[in-house]
Amino acid sequence: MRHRLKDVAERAGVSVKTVSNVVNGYLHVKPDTRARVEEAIAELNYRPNLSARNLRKGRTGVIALAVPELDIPYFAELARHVVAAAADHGWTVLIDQTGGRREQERVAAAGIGDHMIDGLIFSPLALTADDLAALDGLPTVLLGERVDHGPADHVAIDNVTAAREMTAHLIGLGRRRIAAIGDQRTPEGASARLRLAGYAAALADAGIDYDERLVAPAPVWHRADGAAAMRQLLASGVRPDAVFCFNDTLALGALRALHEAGLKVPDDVAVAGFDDIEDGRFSVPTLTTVSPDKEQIARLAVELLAGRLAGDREAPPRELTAPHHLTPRESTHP
Amino acid sequence: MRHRLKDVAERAGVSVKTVSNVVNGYLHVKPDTRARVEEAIAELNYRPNLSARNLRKGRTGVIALAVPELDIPYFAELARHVVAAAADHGWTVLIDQTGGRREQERVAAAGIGDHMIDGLIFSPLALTADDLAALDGLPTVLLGERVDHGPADHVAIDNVTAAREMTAHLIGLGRRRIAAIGDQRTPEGASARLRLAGYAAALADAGIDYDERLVAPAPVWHRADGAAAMRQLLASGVRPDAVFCFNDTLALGALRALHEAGLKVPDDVAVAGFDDIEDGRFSVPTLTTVSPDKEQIARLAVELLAGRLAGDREAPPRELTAPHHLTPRESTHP
DNA sequence: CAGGCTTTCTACAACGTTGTAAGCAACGTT
DNA sequence: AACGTTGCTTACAACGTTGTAGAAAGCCTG
Repeated sequence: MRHRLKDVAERAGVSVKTVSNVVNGYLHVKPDTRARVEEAIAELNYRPNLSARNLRKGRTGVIALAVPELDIPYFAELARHVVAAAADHGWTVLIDQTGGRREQERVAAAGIGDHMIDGLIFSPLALTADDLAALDGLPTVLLGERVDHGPADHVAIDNVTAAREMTAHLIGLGRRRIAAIGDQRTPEGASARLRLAGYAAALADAGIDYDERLVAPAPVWHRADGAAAMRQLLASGVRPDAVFCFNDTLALGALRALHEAGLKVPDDVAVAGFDDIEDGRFSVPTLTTVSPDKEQIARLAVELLAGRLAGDREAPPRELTAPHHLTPRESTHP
Repeated sequence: MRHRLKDVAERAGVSVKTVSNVVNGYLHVKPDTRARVEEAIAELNYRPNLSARNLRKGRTGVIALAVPELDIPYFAELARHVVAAAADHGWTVLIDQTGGRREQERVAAAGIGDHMIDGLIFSPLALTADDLAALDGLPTVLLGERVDHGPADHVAIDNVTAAREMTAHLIGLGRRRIAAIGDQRTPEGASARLRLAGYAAALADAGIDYDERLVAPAPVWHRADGAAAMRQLLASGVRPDAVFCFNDTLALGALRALHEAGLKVPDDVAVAGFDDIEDGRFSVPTLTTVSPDKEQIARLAVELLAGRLAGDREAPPRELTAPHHLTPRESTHP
């Protein structure tokens, strides 16, 4: 029971184009013609066929958001903000879950629904700049650190500064044996590299030696990895009095491992995370963290995309930095 | 630099339709013609325009998933499974976030991208059966409890049984003063009603009186609401020795409030949740919960939709029940 | 060798929409 | 009276694709 412009036109006794004009808010339509058409639209419950409209206009009104995993809270929260920001522009968001796998990300990069989307906001893990080149004209905004001088617009927070501030916060509490969890030496580990650099810089600022035994790798940044890394640190005999985890889920895992080891947080070991996910506000203890302004990240990304779509397709790639701040909570405050 | 069938056809020296046939895997194409066409496709990096294809075929290959909030872990995890199950059918999933607001849900129900999607998997909070009637032919599968005898296919777990089992589990630990958190008397609170019914049934089974003072309402089921409800229960002077929270985020909030009140879990108060979200596996203490088989829910939903799309549009609505089980963890085990 | 089948390919129309150009009144200006 | 302007409406073509119908050529069957 789907109706077309033609059905409405016949019912209202006007041409198809006049109905189209009414639907699109064209000005020069006589009030009583408009009324008749609107009545017919209501009676038939007419709604435009977007595929046809898109075909005609070359625009779909849909943008895609590609993230590694939806059930990683950071991405879920980010997705929420992107959907909200896109709604302000009248766009629908198609959310794609890449799993961080390179193949799947290439599919996303290749344009998902091919011509089905006007633009792409992309938080890649495994993708290279070359893969992105394959986007071939699809306006794209990158989030996160993976491809930081790629061919596309880019939004991120200043990871080095944020990590440096957090480490300095721990030092300010009097801690000196500060561990770091989340090191990654793979090409995908750009965030890890930046955060590690900030950590090292803060140690240097305070004249504390960088001790490699205090730096624990974590191939993925899930809770289980944080717990495993923490256990390993404890087992190795190095006795940290603080841990800076490169994201909140790692930190929540570390909290869990410390609890199992009978250590008190923050008395024995202070713990800090990164991302400010909802969970950290209700954990026991609540989690000190770096709070990226996710709403701002989403808004900037959508606006960059809007700019591209509005015309300046050929402008050079822009790099925007979103604000962040430190959120001290119980895990570092007695 | 987007090319069309016509461009490929010219390059390969064949008709547009022959290229279409190659693209669609039509059988009767001479091998060397096919090769020439494929070469041209590769050279031009041709990809079909889905809007045009959809217009022609009346199908889009996109289904929508509408959930209240993406950053509620249960929905994020569910979304992940739906995306995976849909991928097996070659579908892309458009994820829509309704915010649980009736207006927004109506928009979702009205077909989101209007003609842009082939079907809808919908987890409504605020919607009535009448609103759903407005779907007007769009194949739809409902998740959750809101409209349990509506006009559409429906997948859910047996909430009453699950809640009864969990309450029985608490009784089996020797607890007698078992509180419930998450009561809702609003029309949206169908899940709450079912879970409360299961709770009451288990108490009756064990010959324990139902005490209204032990039942705490929670208008929304976020962590903050769970914490608030728990604080209020404690302040009211009723001294529960166990709490059954109607979902995991409520339970995590309750854990937090108990911690603040200096009560030990599970020694002083046992805590149980519902949903088995990832967070509950790493909380301190880990959270006993009802585990709905989310993967199965997603798979059943997608398959119901597939059935409708394959033809039997007029079949009566089906009600499927997905399995669940109890997952005991530290919050009820010493 | 006529008739029919198969293989390979093509022309055309149609899906539902909107931009363009143009038509037709009614009005005001010279 | 002739002309331009403005307001409203319409016919037509086009967006890129695929289904239908059918043409052309080759092959088999009797």
